[in-house]
Formats: sequence, structure tokens, C-alpha cells
Amino acid sequence: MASWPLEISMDSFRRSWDLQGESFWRNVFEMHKGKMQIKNSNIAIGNLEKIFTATFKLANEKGFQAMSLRDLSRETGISMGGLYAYIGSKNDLASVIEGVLRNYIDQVIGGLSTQNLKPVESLRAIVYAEIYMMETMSPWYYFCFMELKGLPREQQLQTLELELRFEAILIEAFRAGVEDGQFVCEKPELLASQVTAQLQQWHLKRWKFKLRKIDTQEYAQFIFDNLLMCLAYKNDPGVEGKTENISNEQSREEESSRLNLQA
Amino acid sequence: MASWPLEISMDSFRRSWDLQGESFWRNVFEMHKGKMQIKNSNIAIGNLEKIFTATFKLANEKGFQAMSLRDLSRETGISMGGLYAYIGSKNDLASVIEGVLRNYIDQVIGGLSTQNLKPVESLRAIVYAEIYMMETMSPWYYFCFMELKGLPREQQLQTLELELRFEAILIEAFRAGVEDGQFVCEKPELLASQVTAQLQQWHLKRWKFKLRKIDTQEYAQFIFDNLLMCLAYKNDPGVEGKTENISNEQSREEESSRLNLQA
DNA sequence: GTCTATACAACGATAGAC
DNA sequence: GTCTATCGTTGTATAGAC
Repeated sequence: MASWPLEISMDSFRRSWDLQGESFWRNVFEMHKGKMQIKNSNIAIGNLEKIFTATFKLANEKGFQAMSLRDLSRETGISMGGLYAYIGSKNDLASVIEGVLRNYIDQVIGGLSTQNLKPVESLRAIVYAEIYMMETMSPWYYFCFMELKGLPREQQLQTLELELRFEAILIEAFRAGVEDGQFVCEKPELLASQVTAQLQQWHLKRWKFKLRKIDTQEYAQFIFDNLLMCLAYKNDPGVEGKTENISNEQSREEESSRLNLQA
Repeated sequence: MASWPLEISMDSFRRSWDLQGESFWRNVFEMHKGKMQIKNSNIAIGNLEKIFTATFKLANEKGFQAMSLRDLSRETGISMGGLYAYIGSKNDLASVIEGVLRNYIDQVIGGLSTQNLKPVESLRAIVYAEIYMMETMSPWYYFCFMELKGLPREQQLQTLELELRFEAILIEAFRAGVEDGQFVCEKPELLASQVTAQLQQWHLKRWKFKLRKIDTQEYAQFIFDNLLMCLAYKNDPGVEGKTENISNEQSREEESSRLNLQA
């Protein structure tokens, strides 16, 4: 699979990682086709996308446990019996979603630590990659955060472990910068958890940023600038100062009778 | 009710706000005794505490929707029929919990804005008050965050509004400091949302801080110090520099067969 | 590969004895 | 004020026709 792009932009990230469109769903299909009865991939992929998308919509409106398979059947247009050709059980559906997301995250952050960048550039790459990843797979992240409790114990533990692994990469970048004399950092673990918290807001508090009209690029830039400030980093003016704000495409409007905390 | 204490410590906060013990539960009883059939307050208060505490335990283990009233009956030792003398319905129970917490938060942050402190001291007061509040009522906060989707639309909106109101208080303190020439702040709204995010971590990611042995005092101090750094605040050395870390009481150990993400 | 029809366990809620 | 017994509903899941 792709490695992490040197150029940092939403578009280049999407090109490198292929996180949407038909080939993305083909990947999802390949990842767990063993668990389903449908063999024809062309038919399966379309319905798989329908089922996952509908699950995100319903689970984000009222929660996965409160969502019934009758709801899911209505939303997808697939009958109750039909659904069971694609999923083993309701709980299995949630497990698969978590598995797919963690698999992708693993690949992305696996590609991060092998870079040979200077500490500042390394941090920039980490922050932007994570924000772009969360932007692209926002419903997946939100679902996994909110429904973690309902998953099997082992998946819960792996999720926590993944978060610690991500923070370890940040901490390593802090350490490298301190060694170079560029950073000052007394509590790297707390600073790393702060960065994680800010990143996760991008899917947890979408309503707030939509309300205040903050776009992806501006948010990533803010996190990065603030992180450097907390590391007491002083950059050479004009060489790699704050970059300009480039407004991205506007997010599509979606109206629904139910309050959607995610969109 | 009490006003916000000038002295900043966990103990003084608890003394001022009375957020635990019997008189706290008496307050909870008074707040919604209209909705329940039991008139004898001495009996009611004890069972009310049992019901709420058990709800937090079960909901934090598997989610409120996944928790059945039969689970709750088993955990509290009160029969199914008996429970309905204390709650109107299952959904009503969740609503009452949210209502009690928001009522207390309203009082605490209501007391914050009327203070006549210098900007730096005002921020310190806000950060510490919120952390102590979250520490004391941690299960309430966690429950309300995770179960917000399941509550009536109006309560969801009020929760979002409360969060914006809290951030408005932060932003006002930033503004006052900028006016005094003590702070530099280009994006007050984003900085405020960052502080909120960090504060909420204290109940959302308890497992992480427990693992890393971070106590309340250290965490609050870290948020405050970092906030001042993001505001480019330069303090007079020796006058109000970073305070020492005073380790608080160790949190009690709790073992359970289920993974508890909150404790 | 998709549907309708159905099994049956578990749920929230209530009535009425004590 | 608390319990046991039970109601009607809704849930997940499956069998078998097409």
C-alpha cells in the first residue's frame, strides 16, 4: 500500500491512501469476505457500502445499541433476512467496523515513524496526516469512539494500545527536538495526550467547528502552531513561518429532523 | 448556595460546593421528588443513591441502552416494580441525571464570571474549578457525554449551549488579558475549544491518566501552564511562577471482570 | 441472492397482593 | 413502600419460498 506523502495537502493525502470511492469499498469487502455468504463481489460491494453508511447514520443519531436491525433494514432497503447474508450478527457488524478502521490507522501511523524528517517537519506530518485521516473517515472514528464500550474486550484493549502507540510517536518527535535543542518539553506524555485530545475533537465536536466555520486546514494549522508554542519552538522568520489559510471546499449541508451531533 | 472559593484546592472546592455525601443526595432528591411516588425522604434518599450509582456502573460498563432494568434491579437489590416508584421510565432516568449535572454546572460556572480577578488569576480559577468539578462528579460527566445522543433533543441543545457558554467565559478572560497587554491571542475561539477538550479528557480518558499516574493537581497545573504558553504570557519569575506539585490522595483501586474505560 | 414469514427470548412497564 | 406475577411489544435471528 501507499507510503506517506511528502507534500502535505488534503488532496495528496486522499490520492495516496485511497480512503473513499469504489476501490475503498472493494478493500473493505476483501477484508472480511470470509464472514459473509455473498460471493459475487460486484453485488456485495454496493450493498456493503449501503449497510455501513446506514449504520453510521443511525448509530450517530441514536446510538448503535438503540438502533434496531429493522431500522437498518428500512434505511438500506435490504430486508432483514437479506442483511444476514452480509453480517454475522448485529454485534459482529460493530466489530467489523472497528477492525477496518484500526487496520487503516495502523497502516497510516506505521508509515509515519519510518520517515526521516527533522522534528518540526515530523510533527507537522503527524498532525496533518491524522487530521486528514479523521476528516476522510470521520463517521468511522466517531462510531468507534462512541461504541467502544459495546465491543469485545480484546478490541477495546487494542484500541487503547493504538492510542498509546500514536502518542509514543509524538513523544519520540518531542525527544528528538529536545536533543537538537529546538524544543523544551518537561512533560512529553501530557503534551502528547493533549495533541491527541485536540485531534479527536475534529470528529467529536463537529457541530462546534461547523457552527464557527472552521475548516480542516485551519484546524490542523492551529493545532500545529499551538504545539510548537507549547514546545517553546522559535522559528526563523520567513523560512518556515505560519502558512497561509487556504479555504477548502465547503462541507455539504444536511438537514434531518433528528439532531446530528456528528455533522 | 456557595460562591466560588478564593483559595484553590480540592478540599476547599469540595467544602464550598458540597458535591458528595448525604446532603448532596438530599439535594438530588429535592430536585425531582415531584416525579416520584415515595414521600418519605429518608428512605428515598438511600435508594436514590443506590439507583444512580448502579446506573453509572452499568452504563459505563456496557452503555445505558444496553443496560436493562433487570440489570439495574439486580445491581441495586431493588425489584423491577420497586424501581418504578423512583423513576418514571428508563429514559426519564437518563434525563434526570443530565438535569442534575447541568444544574450544578450552571451554578458553578455562573459563579465564575462574576469574579473580579486579574485575567491570569481568572483563568487559573476557571481551569481548577472545572477540573475539581469533573473530578468530583466524574461518573456524571462521563455518562452525560456518552449518552447525550439518547436524550431528548432539547436537553441535547442545552448541553451544547452550556459548552458554548463556558467557552465564552474563557474567551472573555483572553480578551481582558489581551487588552491589558499580557496576552497574545489570534484565535480565541479555537484556543477556548482546546481548553475544553483538555478538561473533558479528565473524565473521558481516565484509563490513560491512571496508567501514567497523573493526579488531579498535576493535570490542572499542566493545562493552566500550557494555556499561558499559548497566550504568550510571560510571568515575573518568582512572583507567580509554576507552583509545586503536591500529590493528592491516591485513587482507590477497583477491580471488575469487565473493562471499565472510566476508572 | 433476496424475500416473506415466523420463532422465541428479552425488554419496559403495570396491576395487585402484602 | 416493596414485592411477585404477568402483560404486550419489540428485539435478534433463522427457515424456506422464490
